[in-house]
Amino acid sequence: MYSSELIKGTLKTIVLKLLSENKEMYGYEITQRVKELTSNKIQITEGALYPTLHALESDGVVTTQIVNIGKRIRKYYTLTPKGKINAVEKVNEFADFINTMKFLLDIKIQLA
Amino acid sequence: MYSSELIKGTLKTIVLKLLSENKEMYGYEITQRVKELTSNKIQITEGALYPTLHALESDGVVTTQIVNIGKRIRKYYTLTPKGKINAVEKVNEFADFINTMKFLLDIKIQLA
DNA sequence: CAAATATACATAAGAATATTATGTATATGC
DNA sequence: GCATATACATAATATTCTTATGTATATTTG
Repeated sequence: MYSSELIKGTLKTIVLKLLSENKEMYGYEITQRVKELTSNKIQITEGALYPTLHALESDGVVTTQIVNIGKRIRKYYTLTPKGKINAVEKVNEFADFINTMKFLLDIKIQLA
Repeated sequence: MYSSELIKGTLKTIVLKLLSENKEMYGYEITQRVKELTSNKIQITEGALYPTLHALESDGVVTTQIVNIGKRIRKYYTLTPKGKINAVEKVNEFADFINTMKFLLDIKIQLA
């Protein structure tokens, strides 16, 4: 687990990237996928995720579809065309940021 | 210039790294050095930097020394032993974080 | 089969960190 | 002389996250 301040500002980028690869995902699924993919190093809390998803929706970046699973509900999120563009931009910006920070912090590139 | 959310949480790491390389720096100098080193991509605002420096001081991570330059003052910051350890830890943590994010966002390593 | 854990949504209070604005003052370049 | 640069600082506001709380169903395990 990283110190919480590190992860700040990366949540939207992570969510958009996952949605750009999966077409539709629901909130809880996103938290679990990130946990899995990062070997528990990044754990998205629900208190952070749900408000972010709601903001993405009101910004027209994602649309939602509610599905009944037995007696429970799931809210699936899908990128809009605007969201797809946004996802690429965010990831590119982050990649650029990483390079800038690597240079600034004199971090060696890790091969293999 | 990156979107402001991206830079959040990296300020302390940047300051500690610069101080670990320069022995002593003053606030304004830090803002200019970062601007220079990142070709204007990261611009630390004074409203963010000064409170952070004060926090580092009250945490025992840095000590200060006020120097008169003509009629103006400069406040030089120096890492304490604790601060030196902290700087290494912060940079290492960020390096690890970068690798995790590269994997998560499927960002290719940029050689050269 | 009861209890604990996992799934699944949501919001609210509070903390942390940054932005923007403002304030003060000296120094330098045109 | 005026604009810009140097150099500190704080306050109001905004943003984003943590932690806590709430509701409810489903599954696993002792």
